[in-house]
Amino acid sequence: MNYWLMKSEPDVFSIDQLKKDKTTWWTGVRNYQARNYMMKDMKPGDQVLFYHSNAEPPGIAGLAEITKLAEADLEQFDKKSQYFDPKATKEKPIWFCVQVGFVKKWPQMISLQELRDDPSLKEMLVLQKGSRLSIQPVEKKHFDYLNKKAKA
DNA sequence: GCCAACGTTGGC
DNA sequence: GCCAACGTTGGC
Repeated sequence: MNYWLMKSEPDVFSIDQLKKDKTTWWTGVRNYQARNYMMKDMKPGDQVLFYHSNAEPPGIAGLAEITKLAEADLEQFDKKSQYFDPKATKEKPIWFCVQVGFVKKWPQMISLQELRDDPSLKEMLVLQKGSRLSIQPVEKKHFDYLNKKAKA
């Protein structure tokens, strides 16, 4: 099983929305590295830290999990979508997305500042300078540690 | 709103 | 294949 961090702007799609919807297709990723993680590495059952970016404050809001393997992101075919890609065809889709399911919202989010202040998390990718990738692998030890920290 | 960091595009 | 110009991300 693998562990991930997935960023979402709460104004666009928050953990509360995921709780309401139960599952969502993670559409709109238009970065090859993030796409490749979804296509090649994410498997149902993988655990996800749900990160609120561009938020006040930014931080990890709770847990989600992968519920379905990647499929073509339908928005790439939709001329009206901001994620439309004229180079994509149904025969040869370019962009893929996994389905993500709600697991739990933490009683209190762990803010970016708290992550930075914790020496045992300093290797996490999300804390590295200039780390903009919206989907990142997370080490099990960091995932487990954060889970414990969230309940403390 | 600013801007550093990074990714993508396109001319050559 | 290089790299300048441009666009985006996301914290502050």
